[in-house]
Amino acid sequence: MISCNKCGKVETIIKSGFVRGKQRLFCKECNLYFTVSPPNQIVAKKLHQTTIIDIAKSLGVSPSTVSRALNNSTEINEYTRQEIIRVANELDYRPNLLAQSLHRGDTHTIGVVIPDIQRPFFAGVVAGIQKVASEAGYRVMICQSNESHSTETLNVQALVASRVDGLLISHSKETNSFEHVKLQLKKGLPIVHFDRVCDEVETAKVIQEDFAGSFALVEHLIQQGCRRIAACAGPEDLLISQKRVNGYKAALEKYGIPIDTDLIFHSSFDKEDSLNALSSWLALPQIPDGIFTVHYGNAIEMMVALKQNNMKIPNEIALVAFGDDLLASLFEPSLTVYNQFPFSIGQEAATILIDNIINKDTFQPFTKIIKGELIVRQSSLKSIVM
Amino acid sequence: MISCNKCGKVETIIKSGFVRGKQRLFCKECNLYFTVSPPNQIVAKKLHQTTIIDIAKSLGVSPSTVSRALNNSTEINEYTRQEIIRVANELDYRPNLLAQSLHRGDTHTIGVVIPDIQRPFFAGVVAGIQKVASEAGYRVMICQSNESHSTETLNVQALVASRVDGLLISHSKETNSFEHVKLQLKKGLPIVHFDRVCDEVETAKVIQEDFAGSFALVEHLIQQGCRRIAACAGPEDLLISQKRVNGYKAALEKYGIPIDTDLIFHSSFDKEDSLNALSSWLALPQIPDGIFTVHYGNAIEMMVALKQNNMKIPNEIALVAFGDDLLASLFEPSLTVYNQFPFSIGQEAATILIDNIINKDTFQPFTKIIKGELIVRQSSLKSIVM
DNA sequence: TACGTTTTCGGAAACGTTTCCGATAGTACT
DNA sequence: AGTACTATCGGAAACGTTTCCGAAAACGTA
Repeated sequence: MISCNKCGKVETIIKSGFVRGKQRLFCKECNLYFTVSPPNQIVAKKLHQTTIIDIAKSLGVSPSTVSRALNNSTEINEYTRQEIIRVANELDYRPNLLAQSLHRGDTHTIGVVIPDIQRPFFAGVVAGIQKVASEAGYRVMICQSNESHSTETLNVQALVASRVDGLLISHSKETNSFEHVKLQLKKGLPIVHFDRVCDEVETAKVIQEDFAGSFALVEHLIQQGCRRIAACAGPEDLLISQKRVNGYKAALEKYGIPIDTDLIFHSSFDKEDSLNALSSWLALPQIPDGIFTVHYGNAIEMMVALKQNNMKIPNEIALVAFGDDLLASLFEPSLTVYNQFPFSIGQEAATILIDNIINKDTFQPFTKIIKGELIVRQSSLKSIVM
Repeated sequence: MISCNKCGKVETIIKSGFVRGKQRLFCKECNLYFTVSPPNQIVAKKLHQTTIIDIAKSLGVSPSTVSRALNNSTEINEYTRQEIIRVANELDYRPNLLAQSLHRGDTHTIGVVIPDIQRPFFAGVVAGIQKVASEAGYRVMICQSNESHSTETLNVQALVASRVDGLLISHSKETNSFEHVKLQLKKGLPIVHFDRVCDEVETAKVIQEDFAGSFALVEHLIQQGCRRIAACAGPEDLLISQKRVNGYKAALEKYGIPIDTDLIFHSSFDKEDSLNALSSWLALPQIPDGIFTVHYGNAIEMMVALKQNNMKIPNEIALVAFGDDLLASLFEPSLTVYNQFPFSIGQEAATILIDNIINKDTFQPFTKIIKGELIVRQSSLKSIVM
């Protein structure tokens, strides 16, 4: 029945076990092991993207020639090139970026890690990143940490596994160790921090004027006559939170206003937290006449509560906050803010990262500060609103 | 000086031109061409990620064995596996996803094309997509069309070039031909539409209740006593725009209210457009007593203008709109809307796409409707606001 | 001992591309 | 014709992984 693959004899064949479900045989004469395949599987026809080899076969040239034709090499005859390009178009050839990346060792992709894409600030940053990235021929891969340290770490690992050429990262609010970033940096991965940066790591950073912005906001409150100004800060670990609080303190100091720790509340940006802060302040023997908030959302939440309590804004309590948004301008009263220009931050961060990627060996990390803008609105303008 | 690479003789060598900058030589005796390299370039040390081969060498086994150990193959000795895993951890081995993808033929990545990430609706959808994608082990690549047909086409091509396993797309408002989608679909790429879908193409679709939602909004206006209701629609080409207008018309018909084409305005979602619509309506001999807007942003813009004109909302003019947002709830008066649940839309779309990817041959396209919710607020509630 | 079987491993192909290294033919100039 | 050179191409390696196929060795069993 079954004959040896080599000598063709049948009588010398003995069975010799199974291997991966297939009968294994042995020819004593030839000393040859072999297996027989079951009849014939129906092979699922895989959809085939045209490759460089298809083009080569179709023209009777070698793949290397096709590659040269498609890559503007000089080592090719002009006529051959035209022919190859013609066939390539006919077959709708698209280079396999995976193969290219594998060969080149880079992917032309940058990874972005942000806490939450649904926050207008980060959405703006991402839009800015995508603009300069696509103009520079880079793709963008975005991950959300959801403000969790562990998923942030996982995000970084996933992006590294995808072999991104560089990383843009704004840390989650609970991130207090930075080993995941240091490790990749040590391996030579270009990394640029923005917004929520980390001073422990030697990366380029793009930040807004956290100190100066807070200073301007609080100084504005003081100039409006506020003397007892509360601050709703972010998590204590967060660097931008510290900086903004420092700006707040510096403004108070400049005008000789004592710092009252009862008036500084560290929140986690949550609505609950900000309302807790507010009620704690309102329970004080002497309530504040101004509120500075590290995040504009908290200010809005407080204003909603204050309005329910029939407190007059800004006359009884004036409010200012970090970060602008349509909501801040349309809410009543409209909110005085320090606009951070998220789109610009994204643009700048991406520009620096791509520079870092391209000039990997000469690149020197530095910190770029994106200037913000104080936008005075009703929530703090006592002089106008009666 | 220079001797033949083969016979070692010097006297038989003649120069034979240059090739790529290097001196080319010829040995008459051996009939051998060869080149000499310039002294020795300093090779820029490339950073080296540990590969499966490094592990293999370090243990004296073959790469295939390492691969088996790392992929839970049964065809491997347990002790060998442990050793390999130990060394892999020591060397901090990370599989090269590019190589894996190239071999497997898929990337475990899905592409997303949206008009604008900065719009809260799409940010919510993206967040929903990323949630189910990451849970299913898929990465996400996002592109923005910026409401441009041509960049949308480029986006699709770029994602296909990156060999995404599937595509999630919501069309730009100016997209009126769908060849770019049809082409990829014909090639076998799984595609799922959401929000701004396209009826010409046979894909799975995830949509909100455009018709029913508009109907509910307009019916609510009618029940509040409005009899002359204007509609601010989107671009005429946009399918969701048409559906929402149809819902509007159907509601009017149900209550026997004649349809006045003067009251239907096709905008492009821009602020200017909506203000133009408003002023055209206010210039009519009989101004409307209710406004239905296809996009909540336009309703807000109109309310700002109406308040400046000292018009009473909702008593003189009531407003309702499609799509919810924090702004809609906090603006004064708060806006009655039909909430679309963007996060759910994203989740559902991603779920269906991944199903489509995994069961490519058995998958049957269908349309999933995500139920919305009418949220009645001040802008339309005449009974309460005096 | 002789044969059947299982376990475990290595070699090599394959994925699609680029690039190194030659090889050939032709040109140009002595 | 001899030499120097250019233009143009093919073959093969390389990127890192998985998997097919086969083979050696160990293990059972009669």
